[in-house]
Amino acid sequence: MGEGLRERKKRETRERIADIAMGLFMAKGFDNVTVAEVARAADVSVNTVFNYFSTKEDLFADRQDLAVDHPVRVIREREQGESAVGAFRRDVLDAIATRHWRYGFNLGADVFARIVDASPALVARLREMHEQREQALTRALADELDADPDDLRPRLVAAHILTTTRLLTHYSVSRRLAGEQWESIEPDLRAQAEKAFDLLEPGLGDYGRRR
Amino acid sequence: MGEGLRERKKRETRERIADIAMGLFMAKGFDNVTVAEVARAADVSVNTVFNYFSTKEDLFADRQDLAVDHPVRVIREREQGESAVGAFRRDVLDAIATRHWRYGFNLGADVFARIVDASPALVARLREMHEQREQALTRALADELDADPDDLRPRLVAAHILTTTRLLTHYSVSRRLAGEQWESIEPDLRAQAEKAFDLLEPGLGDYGRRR
DNA sequence: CCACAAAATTGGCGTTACTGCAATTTTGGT
DNA sequence: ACCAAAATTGCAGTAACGCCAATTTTGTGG
Repeated sequence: MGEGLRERKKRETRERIADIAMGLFMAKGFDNVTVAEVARAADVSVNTVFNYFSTKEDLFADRQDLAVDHPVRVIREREQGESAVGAFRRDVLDAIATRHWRYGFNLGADVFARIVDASPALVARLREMHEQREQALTRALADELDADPDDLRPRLVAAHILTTTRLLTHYSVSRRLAGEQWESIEPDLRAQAEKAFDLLEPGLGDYGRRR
Repeated sequence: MGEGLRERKKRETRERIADIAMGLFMAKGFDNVTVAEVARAADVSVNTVFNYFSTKEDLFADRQDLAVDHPVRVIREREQGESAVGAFRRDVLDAIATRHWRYGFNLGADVFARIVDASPALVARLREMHEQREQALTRALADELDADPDDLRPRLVAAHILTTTRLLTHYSVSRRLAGEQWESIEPDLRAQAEKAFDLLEPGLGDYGRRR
C-alpha cells in the first residue's frame, strides 16, 4: 500500500504547481509573477495554490528546504577521531570535487542565484533557512556532546562553521555570476576553503572530536 | 542657519509618528497594529506615514539602525597593537561593564526583544540588519588592510566576530526574558564573552593587528 | 456499480501593506 | 498679502494572504 492513489495525485498536483511556478519565475523573475498568474498557468484556483504552499516563497523554496538537514547529517556521520570543523572541511572539499549542489557548487546554481538576488523576499527566505540550519546544527552538536543548555559553544561552533560554508558558497556563486567557468573557479575555491577552515581550526579544532 | 524651520517640523512630525507607533507596538504587538491605526493615532493620513517611513518595519527600526555603523567604528578606532578580535573583545566587555545598549545589554532591551520575537517581519528585519553590519564591517576591514577583493578573510573575520556578538546578545536577552536580573546575568555573560573570543583568538588573533 | 462520506477544489469576500497620481492645503520668504 | 515650493491628503488600484461556505471529486463498502 506504500502510497495511496489520493496521496499520489496530491503529490503530483503539488509538483506540477511548483514546476510551473518555477518556470515562470525563471522567465520573469520572482517579483514579476503573481500567485494568480501561477494559478492560471497551472489551471487551478488561487486558493488551491495556497492549499499546497502557505506562502509564495514556498513555491520557490520547496526542494531547497531539503538542504536544511544536511549539516546535521555531516555531524552525525563524521568519522572516528574527526572534529566538527574537520568533518565540514571534508564535506565541503568533497562537494567541490563532485560538484554537488548541497553548497551550491553545481551547474545551474547561478540561475537560481540570479532569481534570488533580484527578490528581497527570497533573500530574506535564504537568511531564514540559514538560521534554521544553525539551530538544527546547534541542537545536533549539543545532543552529541550533551552540553548543558547554558553552554554557548555549540551555538558558536555551529554558527562559525555555517558562516564559513555560506561564504564559500557566496564566493563560488558570485564568480559564477560574473561569467566564469567552473574549471577556473575550482582551484581557487578549494584553496579558499582550506584557508577558511584553517582560521577556525586552531580555536575550534578539537570541538566534537569523536573518540 | 543650522536647521531651517521646515526641517525641524519635518523631524518633529517624523519623531511624533515613530513615538506613537512605538507606543502602540508595545501595547498591542507589532502585528496587531495596522498602519492605518498608527496614522489615526498620529492624526495624519496613511500616505503621510508612508512619506516618512517606506515600510511598516521602518516605523519600529528607526533608531535601532544607528547600531549598524558601530562595528565599523570599533575597528577604525582600535588601539595600537590591537587586533580585530581584540578590539571587539574589549568593546563587548566594556559594553557589559557599562550596560550599554549597543549590544542589547541595557535595561529594557527585553521589552523590545519580546516585540521582535513575536513578529516574523521584525525578526526578518533583524537578520537583515545583521547582514548590513557584516557587509559594512567587511568593507572596513578590507579597506584598512587593503585586501584584494578576492580575499575571503575580511568577510570571514567580520562574520565570525559579528556572530560572536550576536550570540552573546542573544544569551543575555534570553536570560532576561526568563525573568533574571542583570546582576545575576552579568558575571556569566562576562565569562561567556571571554570564552567566545578565546575560540576565535588562536585562528584570527593576529588579523588586523595595528602596528 | 452505486451511493455516501471524506477530501479536494473553488468562489467570494475581507484585510492589510504599499504604490501612483492628481488635487489640495500649508508654509517660508519676498 | 502673495507666490512658488513643499507637505499632506484622497482616491483608486494591486497583490498576498485568511476565512468560510458551497461544490465537485474521489476512494470505498455494500
